[in-house]
Amino acid sequence: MTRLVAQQPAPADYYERNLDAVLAFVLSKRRSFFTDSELARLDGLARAPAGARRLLARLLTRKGRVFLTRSLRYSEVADLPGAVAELADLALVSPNHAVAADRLLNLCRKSELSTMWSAALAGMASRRKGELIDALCARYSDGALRRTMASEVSWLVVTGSALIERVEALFFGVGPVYREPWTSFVLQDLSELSVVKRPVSEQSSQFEGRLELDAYLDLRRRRRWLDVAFERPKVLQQWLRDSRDPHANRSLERGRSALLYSIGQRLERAGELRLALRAYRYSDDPGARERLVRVLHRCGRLNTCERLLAHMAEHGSTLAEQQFARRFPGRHPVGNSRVTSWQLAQPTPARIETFAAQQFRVNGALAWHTENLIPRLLFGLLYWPAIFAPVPGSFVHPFQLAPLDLNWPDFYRRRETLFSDARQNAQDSGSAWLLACWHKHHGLSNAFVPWSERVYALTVELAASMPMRQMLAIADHVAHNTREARSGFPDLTVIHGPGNIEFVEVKGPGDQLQPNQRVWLRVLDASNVPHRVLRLKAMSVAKRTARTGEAANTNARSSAQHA
DNA sequence: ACCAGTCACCCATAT
DNA sequence: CATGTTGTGG
DNA sequence: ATATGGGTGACTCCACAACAT
Ligand SMILES: [Mn+2]
Ligand SMILES: [Mn+2]
Repeated sequence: MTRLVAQQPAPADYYERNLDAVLAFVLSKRRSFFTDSELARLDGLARAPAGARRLLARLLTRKGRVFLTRSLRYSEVADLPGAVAELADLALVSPNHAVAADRLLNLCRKSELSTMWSAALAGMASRRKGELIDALCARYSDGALRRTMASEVSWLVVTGSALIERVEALFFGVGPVYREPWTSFVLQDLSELSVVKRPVSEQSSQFEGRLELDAYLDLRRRRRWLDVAFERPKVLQQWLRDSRDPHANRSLERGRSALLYSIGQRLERAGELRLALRAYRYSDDPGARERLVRVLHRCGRLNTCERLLAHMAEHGSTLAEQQFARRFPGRHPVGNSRVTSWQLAQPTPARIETFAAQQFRVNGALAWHTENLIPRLLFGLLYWPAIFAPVPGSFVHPFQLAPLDLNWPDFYRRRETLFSDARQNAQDSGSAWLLACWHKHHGLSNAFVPWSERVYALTVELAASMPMRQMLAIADHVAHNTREARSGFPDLTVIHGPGNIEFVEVKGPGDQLQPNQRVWLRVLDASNVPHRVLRLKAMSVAKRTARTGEAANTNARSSAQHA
């Protein structure tokens, strides 16, 4: 089979094969999420001529749902009109379909607009394309604009969006909005990684059935269209009412709480404090609870505030939430972490972590800018068998890189003996075990360990210089606090010499420790993992003026102190 | 990290 | 005409 | 002086062509 190579034409059947794989998956494993007529359409598509499947596969990788026909020239689709006709029969596309005129006009070149509406746009040649479109839409009806356009160009609209959205969600999961789901195939195929074939649950999906999936897609849509809804108070209030009650399904419940948190933030910013409080109160998001407390405090409702803080301090779902509840409205308590200050002898560098790492290297140390890679790496390598164990319901679609329940409260408990076994193995084997884990799992795609040369070099040095006790302290914190431990780890890994490792959080002038960073520093302190905070002090104005025109001096004078 | 989330930076304000 | 933005494609 | 906290924007794969400015 010919491989996919970047910048070279894909094999003729590449996109078609991808579409076929998706169809085969949903038609065999996810039938209950579709109506009979939807199943008939999917079945018809799976049996359609190659040209039709090839064209649809291409359309799905592109942005939007409306395309000019002239942009659909694909060498692997020999008979374009025939392919369009097949897809139109399945109600998946519609030629010259009536869609909003501005979307159509935007597909045309600016020069084409000027030609097609030469009279109306006379004298506007220097205006922006968007202004031309606005002018046309203001002057003519959508129908009139479409008729004029249709005399010059033809277009194709993907009308099967509802069905396609459902198929995509079941196969790819619900992905980030900035990436088209179908690029997952390309990214996998371009990398050297082998794709992991983990057993995907047969009947169990993330959702019980069609209704739950619909509810989830609806939540996603609402989050995406929040800006629009915010212009219409009635819609927003309806959304608030709809979202009042918790869901039994945890994915739905998380989506509901996230939506409420977003709504609350916007309401608060707009000064609608009463409604904002309502949104925050309905939400189960720790961030929403913090906003709730802050707004109540600002409104002078101190008793309610007190009660909430007492509850959060005891039952807060993250350590950061508990720490917040214990200090608010007071300041952060001073931590135990060692603090070192460097007086800069040059203007503050643009990338302070890179600068600090270089300084450590100048002094003979090994230094990497690693951030949250360290906890991810240690957790992923040392606890791989526990993380990827075939726990029922934890792997539900083919591109999943981590178990579905990773951030659920009982993630650890459901795998307790697996974690214990892995921990015992690590303790018995010592630091070199980390490297053994690398070789054992190398190449299998996952959410925690990037199998790059750079990370391999780091792993070698960690295995040589970091005591297993320290590795496990970090990995265990992740295992017990998966959601919270994904962020806030110090910027740099520094190995000053054999066995002399420390983690360094760099702070530029005016920057400060964030709550998630304080959580990690406390964990490192409690388990005696060497670490410190490095504050870069800005060069004084006088000095900066004096050295204008001098060559950059990268020397930094250090002065240590204890906090 | 299972689906937006992390991080540094800016700036006004509080202590 | 040079530069920036957007979309496509592997 | 330093801490706080609200807010913003870059980044998320990379190369390149077409188009807009
Ligand atoms: Mn950082
Ligand atoms: Mn930092």
